[in-house]
Amino acid sequence: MVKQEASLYFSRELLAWYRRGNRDLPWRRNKDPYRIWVSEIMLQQTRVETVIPYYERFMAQFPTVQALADAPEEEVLKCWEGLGYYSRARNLQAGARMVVQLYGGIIPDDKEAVAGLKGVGPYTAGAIMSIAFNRPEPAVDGNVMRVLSRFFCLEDDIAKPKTRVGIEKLAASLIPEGAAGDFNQALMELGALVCTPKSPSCLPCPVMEHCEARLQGRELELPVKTKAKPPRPEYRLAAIVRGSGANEGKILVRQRPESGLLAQMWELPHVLAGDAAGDWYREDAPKERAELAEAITRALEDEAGLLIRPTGWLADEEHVFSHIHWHMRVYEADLGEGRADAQNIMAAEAGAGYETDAARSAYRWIGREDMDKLPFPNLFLRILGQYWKR
DNA sequence: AAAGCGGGGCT
DNA sequence: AGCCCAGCTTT
Repeated sequence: MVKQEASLYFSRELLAWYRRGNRDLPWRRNKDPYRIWVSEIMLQQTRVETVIPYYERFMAQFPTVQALADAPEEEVLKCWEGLGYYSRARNLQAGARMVVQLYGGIIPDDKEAVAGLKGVGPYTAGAIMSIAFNRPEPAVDGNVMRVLSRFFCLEDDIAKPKTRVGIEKLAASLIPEGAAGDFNQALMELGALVCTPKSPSCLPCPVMEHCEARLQGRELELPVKTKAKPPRPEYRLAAIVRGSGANEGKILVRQRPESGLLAQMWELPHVLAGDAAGDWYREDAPKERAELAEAITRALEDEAGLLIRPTGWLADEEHVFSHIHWHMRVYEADLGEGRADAQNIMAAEAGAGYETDAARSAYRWIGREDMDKLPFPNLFLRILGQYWKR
């Protein structure tokens, strides 16, 4: 079978398979471009089952482009809390504000305009254009690269940007007349349900008969992909600082800088203690434990003008990002005496921000109920949940 | 081209 | 303990 014949077979059978039955997903209820847009942003690097509850909540709270554009950023981040890659949420809102300003709140049926929105790259632009407007644009994600690498036995490394560009051309050539939306979704649906990364279910696959990788018995070797570097370790010390007097029952939290890791999210104050296990201490070494308590006390005073008195160990928590592995040791602490010039404490009591030498840091005293308003990364949700549950 | 950027689920 | 997931942005 020559390649063009295989292509026609592939497109016809895959589309028919998808139309025989597909998953009933919340964003497939209609073709509202805003609903498609939100779903595609949430689905970046995130599984369908994880996204569904977030999607339902998000659409209920921000049902229109206008509603999202008008919302305070903190509310949007709170709605995204726990989903990860928080710049997606901030870029999505920036995109919504662009749509309001530039296009009167209507997402335009125009590839360049859509591709120009914040947070919308080649994949998402193609997905919106094809699914919402049925335009014949490719939408190449990890699923599509895997499926096409196998069916056509392509050996290019899918981790390389150049490979995606090539597969986009191929994917575009496969789109059946007038069926771009269904076909692109069919490709991804096959990758998610049948042509899976680890153990693909070839027998029920609608295009198995002419799958080149399968015919050669190489479906487990493809696609070729260079593996990512493991996350580097970071050993960190955090403090739950208990308030007194007017702040009785509250603890001290701070907001992260507006760019970089976990941008604009809230957290417990913490400091980097080292990058090797040798910087850590052993549970059975009281002397080293005291030195660690001393270390975080010094560091927080230097970095934030906070004088604390650690009173005991609370928890050890691991948290793995794509590129960093945090080992976090959490102490409980009281505020120390004799630092009336601790500007951060006064700023926190006034509910205002404070500029440190290192970075802008806004400190705030919060009670348990205030957690429902501020967005925290999962690591700190776990720690705070444990603290307030005891 | 490479690195930064979350979190969870599966093998 | 890796590997992957309906990727985009910055350097």
